[in-house]
Amino acid sequence: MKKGVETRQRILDIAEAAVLAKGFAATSIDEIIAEAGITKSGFFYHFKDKNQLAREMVLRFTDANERMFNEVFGRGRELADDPLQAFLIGLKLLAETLADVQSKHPGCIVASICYQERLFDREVVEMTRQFTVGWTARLRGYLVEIANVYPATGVDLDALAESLGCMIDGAIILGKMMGDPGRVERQVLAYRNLVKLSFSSSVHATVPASFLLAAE
Amino acid sequence: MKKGVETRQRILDIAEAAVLAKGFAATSIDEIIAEAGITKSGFFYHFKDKNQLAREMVLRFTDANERMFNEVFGRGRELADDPLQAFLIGLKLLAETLADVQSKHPGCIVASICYQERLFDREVVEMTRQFTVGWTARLRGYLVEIANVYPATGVDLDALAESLGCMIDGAIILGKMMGDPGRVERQVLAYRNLVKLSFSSSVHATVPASFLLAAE
DNA sequence: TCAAAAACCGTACCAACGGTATGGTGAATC
DNA sequence: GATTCACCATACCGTTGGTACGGTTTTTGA
Repeated sequence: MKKGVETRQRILDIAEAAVLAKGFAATSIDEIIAEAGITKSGFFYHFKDKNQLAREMVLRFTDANERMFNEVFGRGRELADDPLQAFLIGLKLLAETLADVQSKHPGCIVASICYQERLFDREVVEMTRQFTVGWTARLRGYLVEIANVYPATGVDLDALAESLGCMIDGAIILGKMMGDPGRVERQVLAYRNLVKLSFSSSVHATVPASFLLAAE
Repeated sequence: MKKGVETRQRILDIAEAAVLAKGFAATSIDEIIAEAGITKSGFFYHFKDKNQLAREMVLRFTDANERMFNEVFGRGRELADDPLQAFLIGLKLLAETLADVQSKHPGCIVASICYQERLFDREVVEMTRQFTVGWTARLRGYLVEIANVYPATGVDLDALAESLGCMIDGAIILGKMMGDPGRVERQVLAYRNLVKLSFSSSVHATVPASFLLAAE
């Protein structure tokens, strides 16, 4: 009952690396079992089909990410009482952590699935959606907390909450395309700057609305 | 020599819609030819393989986008002399245009390819890369122009140039996942706000002459 | 220790898909 | 009026995801 878990884990390791490197469709089962040193029967003993493989890969990925977010933003909370400072620290740590992770296995399982929806069943897609919903809700929570201390007028908190995820996913794509995973870190820091600017109301006050809204 | 072009066009239309909806791998040739009302032989008469189909789809997509960018940012230039205002107008128009396009066929061919690299040959991947390089260079050009008028200290122009593309691609993913293409417009507007904030924070430090005149 | 369950292996097979090959045919074009 | 264009029909090939089923070894709980 223990060796089975280990083999399962090994299959998932190999599959994840392959999927991030070349997509789900281009990752054949034959290739996975060859690297894992098992047979096709062995594979299908653990996973009834490719969809279940996807399901467990998503679960693994989302769990790992959830832990990571708890880590960095929890650490931010530990190091600063002020919600804005805590969040900014969390973002800095997130940037560093992502830079490290992306340099090893560039890619996002969740994003890679969304562009190949029809390859997966409803359950897999729903899992990626739930993860995304949870992530944006978390971000929004942080921002609302900050907004209570630093009232920011004219800032769309929902859009701002979604921006980080967008910038990360976009940066991953950019990084993959350019062969430079470092873009992810830069974009997270760019987001950090956006948050700083959004909640520094003193700047808002010094600039007359007529000037900034001239282009509206 | 005319009917051939028309059929070719029809195949590309069908393929593009299918690829954006369910990914390149999940789009079978059988399915395309069924919808186009031709046979397999007919398909391979026009495209020697699936890679050439991809190549022409990318070309179509990038051309259309290039035209769109010229349109919106050109219009911005027409409506305002100030580079910042011109850019902000361009972004507003871009947001509207993208909202319209995405509501019809949500997705980005270039991004969809990057997560399935191995399905395509070098040429296709290189085309998407060149498009991305051109796009960020264009953005950077606009920002440098703006920075000449509104010196912004502590702003990473390269990162800021890349942010828009990241936010759009990320928002497309988010939109696809949530079934709401409207996210793209919101993120472009969020970027617009980021640009505004980035170049207004310098106003109190280094006040440009144009600002003093406008304030009077 | 021993039977049962878990963790596989081997082989054979199927349908779908991308792609090739070959030999046509009606229509447009030069 | 010959040639090229724009296809159609049929047959075939290799790969891949997946099924079926029976056999074997390894682990484990009683």
